[in-house]
Amino acid sequence: MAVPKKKVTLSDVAAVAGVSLSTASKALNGGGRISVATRQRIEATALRLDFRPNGLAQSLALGRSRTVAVLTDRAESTFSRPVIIGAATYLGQHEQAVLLYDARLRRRDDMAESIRALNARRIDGVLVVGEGLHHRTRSVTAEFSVPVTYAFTLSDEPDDVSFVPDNVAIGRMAGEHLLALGRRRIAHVTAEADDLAAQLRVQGLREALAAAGLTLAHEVLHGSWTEAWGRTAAQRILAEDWQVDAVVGGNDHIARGVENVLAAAGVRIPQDVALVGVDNWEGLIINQTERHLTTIDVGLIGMGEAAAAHLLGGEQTPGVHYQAPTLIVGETTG
Amino acid sequence: MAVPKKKVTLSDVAAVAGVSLSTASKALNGGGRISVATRQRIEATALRLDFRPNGLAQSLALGRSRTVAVLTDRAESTFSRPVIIGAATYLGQHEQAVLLYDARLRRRDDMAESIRALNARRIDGVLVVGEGLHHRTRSVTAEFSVPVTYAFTLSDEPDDVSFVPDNVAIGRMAGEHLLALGRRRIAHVTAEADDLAAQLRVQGLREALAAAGLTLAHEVLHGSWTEAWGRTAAQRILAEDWQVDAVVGGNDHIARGVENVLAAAGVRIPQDVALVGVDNWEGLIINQTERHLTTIDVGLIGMGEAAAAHLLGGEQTPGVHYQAPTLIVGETTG
DNA sequence: CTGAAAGCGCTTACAG
DNA sequence: CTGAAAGCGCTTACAG
Repeated sequence: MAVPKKKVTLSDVAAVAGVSLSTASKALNGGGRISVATRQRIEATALRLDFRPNGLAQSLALGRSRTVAVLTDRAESTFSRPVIIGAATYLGQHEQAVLLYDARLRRRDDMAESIRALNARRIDGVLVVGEGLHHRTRSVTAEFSVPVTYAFTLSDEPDDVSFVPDNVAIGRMAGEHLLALGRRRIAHVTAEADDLAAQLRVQGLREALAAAGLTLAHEVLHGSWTEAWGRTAAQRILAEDWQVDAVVGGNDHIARGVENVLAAAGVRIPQDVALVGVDNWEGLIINQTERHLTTIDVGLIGMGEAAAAHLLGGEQTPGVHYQAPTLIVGETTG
Repeated sequence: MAVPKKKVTLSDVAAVAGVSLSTASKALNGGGRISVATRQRIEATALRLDFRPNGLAQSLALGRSRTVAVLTDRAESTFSRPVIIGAATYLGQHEQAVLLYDARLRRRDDMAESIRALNARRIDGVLVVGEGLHHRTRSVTAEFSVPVTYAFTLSDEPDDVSFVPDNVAIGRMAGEHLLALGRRRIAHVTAEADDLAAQLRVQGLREALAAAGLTLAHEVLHGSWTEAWGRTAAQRILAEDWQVDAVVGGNDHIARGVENVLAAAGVRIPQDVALVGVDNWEGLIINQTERHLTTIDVGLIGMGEAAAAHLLGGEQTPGVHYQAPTLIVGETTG
């Protein structure tokens, strides 16, 4: 039952404890010099009266709203979502609300208006969440007097702070995992040759192989991020008889497509060919105990958390922060 | 460049316009009786000085924080995510921030503390986001003096407001789509018999068939929400030669499993057997122009939006609100 | 129609 | 160590 008891204010606490408002405030906030006895008396009184400071009054007095703005191009997109959720979860744990402005980054006018609205709200920080590394986001850092952090995108201003996936580490991780399993003839099927994420993953994979004195079993198969391309590529691998003992898919869709075709052709997975994907979309979809594909989780949720943590952390460390990926072993590398 | 110009206050506007603070306030908020001339002069002045009211001061004076609390069990779970994002997007469009309290619903103590914290912040409303219909959420409505809405879960208090998927409509939609394509021998593969969502989808499917004077081609195959179960079920359909011309999968995973086995056995999809799933996880994963599986989108994002809209709407309509699903036609019913 | 005043509850120099 | 006062900027009865 919602007992409609009158809100207890700091003045009430002060009156009951027999001190002034300012003394009560100091006692509860730990500022200034106060005798131990007085402090304890006030604290006990506050506790007894079930006092909670009015957050809005504190906000006004301190000029901090305990709200962070999250600016996105398209909040509903698959890859932004975990980033936003990660950030919002972390912020909520720290009593910070999120004001989500979606799709206002695009039009200049909307953005100018948004900036004014956010400043009027006295937001404590700004998190710009992008959708990958295809293009740089125009920096809005200078428009705010509070810290601005970029997640899952890079701004066009080098001194800005951004958090992005570590695509090189992803490629390296896939390679090292397969090498550790004894695989030596590794193929790679991935997206367009001009896709930056794809390029960096290729680079990481090559590094891992090079460290073992190896190279890829064949030149990289560039196509698109789709399952259909995975199937097409697998047909070519079979037709040209590359004799591979492992395939790294640039993402899970590709890996799935590769698997379907190989399996249909009688190739045993993982005995004959081991398979690794990227994205952890099985985990993205549903938390199955049944895990099939070995994959590498890019760490989008963790990236959102890290960006939020940095934003709240105070001192801004300029530059790019790379999110460490996680290997998730499934049946396809057994 | 962040021009550090002094913030313009309402007092400044009043002074420049040559009126009192209260008159200026009334003019800009449209309250009370004011001469047209005065109002226009004040509005012009506000515009000229680029005045924006301090949101925190407004909040304190009005007792509204423009913040909604979102309470979840596990914000990072696949199905809560779109609901939360939908809600946050809608709320952001209406200048409402979201304070996400994750996983505090479970322990009584945490919850009590959270309620006190939220009341102290003078939140404007509460959105409880669940993870489906397996179990009812303990009602927290009475703990707050602001409106409380439940999304993707039902509370244990009948007069509460909740928004849930329309599983019956989902089943019906699948059936009607297949009937419209001329299919007559339809099988259904779904999760455990005691799964509520599965039951309701079965019911809807049966209703659609009954309306056409038909019944299912075979008793429902109950198993689990997994691809593996879809494969197993499909093997049985083949082994027992059910002669179906369509299969409805309880979700997309099941449908995929069914498809793999049927296709491997030489069944042409959709010519021989049409296939429908539920969840739209291809869309969930990545926005492919390439769409393969025909599926039914449960509408989680829309449900989050609707719940948020209702929460802001003022008058609360008690009871259960059902979210309409959307049919997304792909190649498997091509 | 307009304005002086109180109120929303806190925090924080500044005196004492 | 403690308190009176100003300040954070608004809104809103209430007089005039």
